[in-house]
Amino acid sequence: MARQVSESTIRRLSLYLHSLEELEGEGVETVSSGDLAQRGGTTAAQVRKDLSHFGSFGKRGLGYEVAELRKELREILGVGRKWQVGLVGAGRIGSALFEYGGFRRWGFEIVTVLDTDPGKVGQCWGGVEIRHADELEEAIREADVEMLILAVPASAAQEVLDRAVDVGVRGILNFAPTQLRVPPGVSLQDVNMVMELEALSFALTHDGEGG
Amino acid sequence: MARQVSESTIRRLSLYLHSLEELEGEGVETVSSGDLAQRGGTTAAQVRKDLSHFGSFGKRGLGYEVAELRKELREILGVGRKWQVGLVGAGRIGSALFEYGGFRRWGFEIVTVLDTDPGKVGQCWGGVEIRHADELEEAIREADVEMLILAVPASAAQEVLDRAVDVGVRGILNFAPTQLRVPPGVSLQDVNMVMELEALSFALTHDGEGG
DNA sequence: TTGTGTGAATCCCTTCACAGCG
DNA sequence: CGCTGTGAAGGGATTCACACAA
Repeated sequence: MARQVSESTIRRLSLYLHSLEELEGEGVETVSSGDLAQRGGTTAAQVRKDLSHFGSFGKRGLGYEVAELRKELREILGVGRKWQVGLVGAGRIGSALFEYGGFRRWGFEIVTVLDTDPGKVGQCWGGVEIRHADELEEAIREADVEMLILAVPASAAQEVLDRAVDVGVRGILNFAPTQLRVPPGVSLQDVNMVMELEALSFALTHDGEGG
Repeated sequence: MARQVSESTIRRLSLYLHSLEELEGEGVETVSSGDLAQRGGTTAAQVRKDLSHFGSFGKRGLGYEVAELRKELREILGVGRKWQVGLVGAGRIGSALFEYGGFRRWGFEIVTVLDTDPGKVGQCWGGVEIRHADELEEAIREADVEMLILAVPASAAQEVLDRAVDVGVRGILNFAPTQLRVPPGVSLQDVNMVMELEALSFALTHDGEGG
């Protein structure tokens, strides 16, 4: 079962999974690759090719069983379980992320929150006590954290990352607007809102030009 | 000057621009494609190829002048000006985005905020009054909004988008976890934090497998 | 000599087209 | 028939390699 698939394939698999959850909620029992494609903004062939990297989940002439394909996709994406997530940075973005219910609903539980602000350390957010970032290593070990959300200033991000990786964290979701370095075996996802707006700016600026 | 460049090229151009701003802050006057590549996590050839779509900005044997290339990139990305941005949704994510200073610093100014919550409408955020989402069209027209940040529930996103597009908005940054449809000529960027975590989940799950 | 700009080669992803199964 | 699964074809993007300019 191939694991060497592209970033874009993985992104699309997520989309398919989310579509399937919706479909299940609507009581739909079967989908074709064409249906899924439409919901995900892609093509039927693409859907089939994406899935083919991991197995054969459909029935020829019929399509895919929603419940079954959903289960398979959850397995493939590794979300058929809970993930313990740590959050570093209890500022604006950090608190917005913490209070966003979507993570928990999809199996990502924020089990520890860290910050350096003495005014925040000791506070409790829905049962999770904010600890001082100095205790990063203990917090990660005690809560079995496997992924870390970095919502700290750019200047602090690399140091926090390095320390977290040293105690076993292998997945980083970075909101700091800076290019971080990760050792091999560690995955990094960047979310940079300014860059998204710049992409819009580019599109709007060059819109209507050059045929 | 080619405008038909890939999403990834644009993303990298943003990265180069941000690196150049840093370099300028450090007082560096000249960079080579190799230097830029290292900062952006890419290759020297890639940097040169990316830039070549828009012109020749370097000097053979010397590299690029930081100040000049920065100016060119700002022009290319269309960020050599201010952009008027509207924000719909004054909840957790909306307020975090509003209070994030990075946007303004890069020329994206949030000039209007809209929400449906009567408890929020009428409040003032740093000089911007929160208006009721019913007044979307007027607000967009009055403030000359060209881009819209959607920080509303998934169920409301498409309707808000359609209304905004009807009054001329051509760029949408969407935080709602749903697949939106935009007419031709309108650009859409999605930010889906759950999907980012799922990408990490995939990587961690299949890490170390299959050589 | 150094490092850009760029055709050529390569690689990878998407799309096509159809055999095959229900 | 209808729709999947998949080799083959096609198209884009990255990498290579080198002519050229400072």
